[in-house]
Amino acid sequence: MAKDTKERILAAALEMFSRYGYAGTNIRALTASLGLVKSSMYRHFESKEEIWNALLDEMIAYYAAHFGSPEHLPPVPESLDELVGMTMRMVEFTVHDDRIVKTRKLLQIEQFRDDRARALATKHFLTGLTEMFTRIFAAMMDAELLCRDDPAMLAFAYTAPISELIHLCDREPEKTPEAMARVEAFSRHFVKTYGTKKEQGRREAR
Amino acid sequence: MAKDTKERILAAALEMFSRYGYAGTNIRALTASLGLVKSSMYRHFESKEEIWNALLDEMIAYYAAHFGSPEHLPPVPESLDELVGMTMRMVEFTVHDDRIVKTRKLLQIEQFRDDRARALATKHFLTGLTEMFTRIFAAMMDAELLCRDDPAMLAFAYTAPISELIHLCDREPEKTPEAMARVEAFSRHFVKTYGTKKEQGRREAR
DNA sequence: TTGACATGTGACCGTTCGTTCACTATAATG
DNA sequence: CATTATAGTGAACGAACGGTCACATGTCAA
Repeated sequence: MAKDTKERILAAALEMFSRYGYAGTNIRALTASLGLVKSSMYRHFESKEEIWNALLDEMIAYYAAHFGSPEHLPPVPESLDELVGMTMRMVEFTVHDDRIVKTRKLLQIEQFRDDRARALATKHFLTGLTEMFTRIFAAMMDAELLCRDDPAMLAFAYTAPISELIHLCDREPEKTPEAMARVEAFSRHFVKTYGTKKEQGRREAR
Repeated sequence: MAKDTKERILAAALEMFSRYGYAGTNIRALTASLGLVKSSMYRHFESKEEIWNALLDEMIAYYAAHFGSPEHLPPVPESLDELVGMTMRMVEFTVHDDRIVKTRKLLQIEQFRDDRARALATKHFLTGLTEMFTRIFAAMMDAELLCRDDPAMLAFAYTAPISELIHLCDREPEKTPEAMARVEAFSRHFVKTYGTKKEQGRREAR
């Protein structure tokens, strides 16, 4: 019927692969969820593996387009409270955006089977956030909001615990409220530890 | 032949499940890796799923026996350097112990499919280490090695980044040396931030 | 109107899956 | 020594898998 069937198949593949894994997904169930029979799929993809490769292409392109380049850097916070607020907004977004949640789950499941998934997983879970906050923290040190320190080390110390809480939300969604509270508590603790004395005083003056 | 075939099957299952996942593993290949044919497996387990359940039982019991109770707490470090050293030894162990590495990989793959795997994953990746270091840090604060602070928050801030680096080792084993160096650098940075002034002085006096 | 192309279908293919079972070999037991 | 339990085998099973193909339908350009 529609010309967007190819995209609908990819969406269904992301849905099923992120639940059952590549090996645990069968094409009959996948196409049935779209109201098609399995043979219809082969009008759009040569094989199950080609779906997988196309999905990975898409995920890699999506990541590059949305988080890959420095131009997508969020504005550098102008206060410690703003850092906390920005962090909360980012985490709220990433744990509620359906596509990104499914992408992370898929990467968790397939990271040991496929080299491209492996590389993308490291970007998603580790280097991506760290590099982003390295730049932000360097700027905040210049602005004397954060104490002078190794910005990459602080970025890692800041983002890794948050990553772990995001994983918790993916794994046990019912714990999301608790996890969000912990993100905020951790973020506030972080700015209390590494914020400059000057900025700390300005905070409490409010 | 041997009476330990059941255990050998479980070991092979851990090996294959942690590589290809439950759905991606087939019994022919599993038993063949032990020099058996598939039907032999059914002398020891009723089904593939029973292997999975037995393996999970074993993993849960193993965790409880080795990390579950307070009696297995490592000795509380008596200096900041000792905290760094103890951390390094623990991480070295956990990223090189074959069984534990495979267990973590398996949990990463299956955490979204099985509720017991889900719960065990949270213990392995988050609460286990955090609770352990909450106790350690509380004791170190009493001993005036660490600044007075919320020990649970510090434990989380300490163990979560280390967890992320352990995951990196699991995912990309060739990066293990780099990851270990980052664990040590992070640990040293942590004690520099949260160690008491008194103890910092004692460190530099050496 | 006709032909070409894209999309979807149902029947079918060969393979692999998990599982069963009659049977054999071995070792322990009485 | 006969017996019984245990561990392993090879052939076979039905079901489910990924994949193919002749065919039906709809769309649109010539």
